[in-house]
Amino acid sequence: MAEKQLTLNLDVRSGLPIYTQIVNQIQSQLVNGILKPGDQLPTVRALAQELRVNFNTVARAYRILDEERIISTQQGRGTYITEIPPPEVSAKLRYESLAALTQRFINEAYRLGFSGREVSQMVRDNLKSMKDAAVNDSE
Amino acid sequence: MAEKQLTLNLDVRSGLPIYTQIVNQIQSQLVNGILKPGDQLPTVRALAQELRVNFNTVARAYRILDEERIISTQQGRGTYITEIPPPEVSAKLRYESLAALTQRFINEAYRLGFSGREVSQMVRDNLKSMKDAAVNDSE
DNA sequence: CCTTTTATTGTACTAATTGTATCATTGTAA
DNA sequence: TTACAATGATACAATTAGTACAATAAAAGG
Repeated sequence: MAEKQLTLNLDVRSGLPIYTQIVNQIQSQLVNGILKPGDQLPTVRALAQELRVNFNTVARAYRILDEERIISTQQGRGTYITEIPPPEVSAKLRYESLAALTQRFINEAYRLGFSGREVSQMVRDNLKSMKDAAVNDSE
Repeated sequence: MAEKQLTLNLDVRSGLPIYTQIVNQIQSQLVNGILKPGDQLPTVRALAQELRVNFNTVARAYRILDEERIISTQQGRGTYITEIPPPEVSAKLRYESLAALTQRFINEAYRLGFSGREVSQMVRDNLKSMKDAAVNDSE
């Protein structure tokens, strides 16, 4: 078994760039367990052909996911879902980096017109579903 | 097949601004079924050339239609007729866009090694401080 | 086996296409 | 004339596409 089919649904009318849609859907499939750590993703060219987009558009999505450490792209080899989220961040910077990250997230949500109530509700739901998924994994 | 011909008839004697005529006629063609959700409109430059007007005039019309949610303009990509979704559908899209944003935020926080507790605490603090600032602003 | 060649895969850089922002110009009405 | 709305000119930013390249793996040849 090489790689999965990875069916993605692009929508030109969504207003979101194609590369963003690819990023979001791969992340979503990982959270939902459709994709699992170690899975090989299609090559940039294969996925591009399937989605009928330029392979650089897929490469851009993969690069974003790679920077988020969600996948690992390896020139000449392929692209895989990351096995373990590793990184060691110095303790002093932890708080600041989370604060900055949160600030960016909330600003973006506000820009999209969401209220604080909606944001906090969504954070709660999302954290809960991740915890549930983790429990299921350990069975 | 990329985009339709989109024949518009401008009338200088009508007294209506060009951009208004463009807006009206596109709206009319959508109502009459000549244009359908998902259709790609000509680029601002292409339509401008055809109508022999400045492309900013077309862009202005597109912007108005975009604000009315009739079309979706996407820099670097083009312009499309949007669905005219029933409220529950648009609510669903809204929900999903916040969900995707939140998922990315939480994934990133996890990647940096933060726990769910830390994340939700930080979100709470951040939302609270924004509210405090808003109160101060309104004085 | 070991080396060389070829194919496959991601990367880097650049170009082309598209909408956006800002300001200048024009025309018309008060 | 003056004020304002409409349109035009110019520069910019975002997205996607095109081309050439580098790293790795697989195949071929000895």
